Amino acid sequence: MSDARSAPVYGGESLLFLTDEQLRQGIEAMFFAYRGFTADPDRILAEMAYGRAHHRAIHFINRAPGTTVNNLLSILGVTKQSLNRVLRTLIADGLVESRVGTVDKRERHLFLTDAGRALETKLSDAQRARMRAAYKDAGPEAVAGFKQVLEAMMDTSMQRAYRNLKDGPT
Amino acid sequence: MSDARSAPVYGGESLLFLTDEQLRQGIEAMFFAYRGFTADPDRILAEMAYGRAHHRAIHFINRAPGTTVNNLLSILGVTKQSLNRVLRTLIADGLVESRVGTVDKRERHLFLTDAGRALETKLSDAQRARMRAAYKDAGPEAVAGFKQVLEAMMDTSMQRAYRNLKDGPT
DNA sequence: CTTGGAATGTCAACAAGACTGACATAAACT
DNA sequence: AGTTTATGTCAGTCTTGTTGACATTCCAAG
Repeated sequence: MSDARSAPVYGGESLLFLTDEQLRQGIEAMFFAYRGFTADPDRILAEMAYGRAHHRAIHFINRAPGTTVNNLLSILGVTKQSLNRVLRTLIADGLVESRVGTVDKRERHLFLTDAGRALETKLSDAQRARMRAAYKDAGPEAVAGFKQVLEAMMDTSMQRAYRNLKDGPT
Repeated sequence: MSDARSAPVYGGESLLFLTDEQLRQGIEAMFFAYRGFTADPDRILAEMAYGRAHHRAIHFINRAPGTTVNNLLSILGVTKQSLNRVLRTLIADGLVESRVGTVDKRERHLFLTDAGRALETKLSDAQRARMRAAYKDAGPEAVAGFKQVLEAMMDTSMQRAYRNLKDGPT
């Protein structure tokens, strides 16, 4: 292995950012950052016998009100049994409403109730606060790079889902 | 709320990158990207009755050979009982070696065996391949921003752990 | 030197949340 | 009428987190 600390030579393309050491740093950064990312909502959820799975469902129902169970399934990437357990408790607790579809009555369309929206806001606020601090700390250009790398890291099917949510369905 | 799509006005500091919409995109990007981030090693692990917890232990033992259980605990952020179960199977399977400390016999120092190192390499290679593709796609400046935001997102105690691993202990 | 507390690690039992597989129902499609 | 699709449910398993109880070792105060 050559000395990774020697001065980068630009002029062509410097590929020093692709060394195993750089990649490893990125891997560890993802690990530690994801912990921070979930820490604040997790604390709130723990107080009310909910978990991260409930948060995810609430988040995406809020983002796409009226979404079907199947659609939510493909975004969350879990089995219907797993999602169903979560939805059942959320509906029982009056945070989510499930309405039978009008055009296709097999489908269930999911909505947050007022109570659901209240919890969503509480969780979002906590998560956004940390995100905002990180963004502010790093500055707009770092944020652009951050998103670019994350998007490139997704599975292609998830890139589609992500862009759909971001820009609205085409 | 004012129109988030009006043209950014620079000259002062544009704070448009701190809108709730921008933050929400970052949150969703983290969610989807983390799934991609873990997907490849997860597939390998599933074939051998191991899970993500085993991967994490192996990764950090490889990074800091001879580390104590307690030290590993603080990096991984789980309880000692949880870590112990994972370590027990790794030791039983001959991937990790646990040596009683020489100065303090209460401590166990952890090392990867040859087989452990082989698995570490296999998992790392899979994860790095995706990381490398993402880095390459996004370019060096994006990568710098990526790391900057992730670091700012960590809990301060984890920032310390991360920098220690990155630069070596001071 | 002894004794009690702190540090370290192990074992057991339990819970959340993922999974698979099987099956039921209703609606839509052919 | 028969098949496919969307959803929900029951049962069982696995991973990985938790707490509680306990053993061993170290160290420091009496």
